[in-house]
Amino acid sequence: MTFKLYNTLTREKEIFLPLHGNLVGLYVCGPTVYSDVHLGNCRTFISFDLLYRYLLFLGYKVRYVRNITDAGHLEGDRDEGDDKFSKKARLEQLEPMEIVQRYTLGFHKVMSQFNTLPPSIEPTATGHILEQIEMTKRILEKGLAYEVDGTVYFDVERYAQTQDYGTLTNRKLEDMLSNTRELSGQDEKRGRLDFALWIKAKPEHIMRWPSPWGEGFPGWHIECSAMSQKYLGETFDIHGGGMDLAATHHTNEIAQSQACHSTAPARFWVHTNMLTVNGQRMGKSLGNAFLPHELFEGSHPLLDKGYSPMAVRFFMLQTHYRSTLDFSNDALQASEKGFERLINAIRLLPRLQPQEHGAAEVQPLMEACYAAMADDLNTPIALAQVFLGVKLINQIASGETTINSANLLMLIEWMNQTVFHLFGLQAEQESGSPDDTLAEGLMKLILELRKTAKEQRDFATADTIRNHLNELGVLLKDTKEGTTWERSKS
RNA sequence: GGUCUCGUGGCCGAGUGGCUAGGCAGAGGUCUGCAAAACCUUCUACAGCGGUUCGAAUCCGCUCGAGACCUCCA
Repeated sequence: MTFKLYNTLTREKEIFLPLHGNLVGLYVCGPTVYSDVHLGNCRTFISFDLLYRYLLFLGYKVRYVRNITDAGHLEGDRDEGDDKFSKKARLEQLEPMEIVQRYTLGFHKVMSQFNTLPPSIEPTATGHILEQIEMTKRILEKGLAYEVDGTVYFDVERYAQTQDYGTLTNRKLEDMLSNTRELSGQDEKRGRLDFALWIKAKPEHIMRWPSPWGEGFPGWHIECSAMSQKYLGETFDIHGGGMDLAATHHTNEIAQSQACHSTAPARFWVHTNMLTVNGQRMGKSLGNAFLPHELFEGSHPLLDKGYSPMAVRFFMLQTHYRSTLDFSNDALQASEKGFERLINAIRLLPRLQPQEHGAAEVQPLMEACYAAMADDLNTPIALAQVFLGVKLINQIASGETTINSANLLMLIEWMNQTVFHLFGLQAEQESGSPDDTLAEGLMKLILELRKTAKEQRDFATADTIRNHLNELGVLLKDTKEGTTWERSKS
């Protein structure tokens, strides 16, 4: 199956083939850990988790690198302000590295709640200062950067004399120049578009490292260039990140790598779209940024109730990664129910009985599902096929259609592969705790007693049992084949 | 102003030059002692106006509207 992936560079879906045999190098710009990740951030990482899982599914050996930005990310473009960590550290009266540690742990917790696979390597910017200095030196040697009083700038206009600068987002240099904010009087940059590779630390600045240009800290863009090159090589397969990074961060990364190695850093550039709330982009500055735990608990003013991480992950899968996804209670509730229906059907799978001349055909559904995934990770269509599978499972379970053993095996395999491995969903409240054997036994006994009551048409007793169990969070379902039970959602 | 998306049924959200997307909600039915669940049926849309075409919601043009990026942001 050929996998087609949308490449921002060419603005087309292209057939994806690794540069080196069976190996795939994937780099994704990670979070800047100076505050809690919000849900918009999570969407990006969940989208790339899907890509990672899909590449693994295709049988590739993937090195997935996702960095932690823990230094040097400036508040504005002035190159004179604080980095975000120092500012936050002062506000919270902590060491900058305490800030980094706190929010890195928080990030990991949220990622695991969303059941994303950990990356192969998670490098930190502060752990790669040497590499960034080396890269800055090389760019200086090539004459594409200059130093002013301890700060090193990338010379965009000089670079643009021989290379395209704005190609990633299809912008022309002249337009960019005419649209950039005016240089302020004290600015030491030569060109309006120039950006810092290395920034001189002011005396009160806490995070600082020695360099050939004096004590300072790295610019934001050079971090990703240095780390991706170190672990994936000068040119690798896929570079990803949120769409908002394309115009500036990724454009500058490309320029740095071209300047340094005369090669493009990545063959595919993949960008995920934004999460919106009431049609507006979710962002910290806009005050509409949900924190994941607020969503899970339902403690945000815009939310009617809480939603489980898996319901949210399911919700995100219903939209393509390159479309904006708008958040609303209605949409979330619909997803929650849909997800529940999916999981309930999957729980029925082990109980299905094959028939010799079964009618159901699984192959067409499965093929359509995988074809959708191969078409730029079209999860909405893949999910639609899965729901046709759900319908099939329910029909078999209720005796309205039949399935032979070969198709049943295929159905089970397909569902498990797609729902759990590819989509990364998981049934909540998995059984397996020590209590469960006891619970199973007790429930069996209770259901036997209730069955007897029902047979004797003692419905009062049967209903009492059902109601009491319901209060305890156990939901009974009377079907033709007998009564089943499950833990109800809180 | 520049670059670029998008406007789909009650809601969310794919797709596409002619063939039921899917989920949620609603309505009717089947099943059931009742309930729940499940199943079946149903409601059938593509912003507006022109054009191309045998045929367009899908291509082209215009109009209206929404959003993103161009400045830190996933």
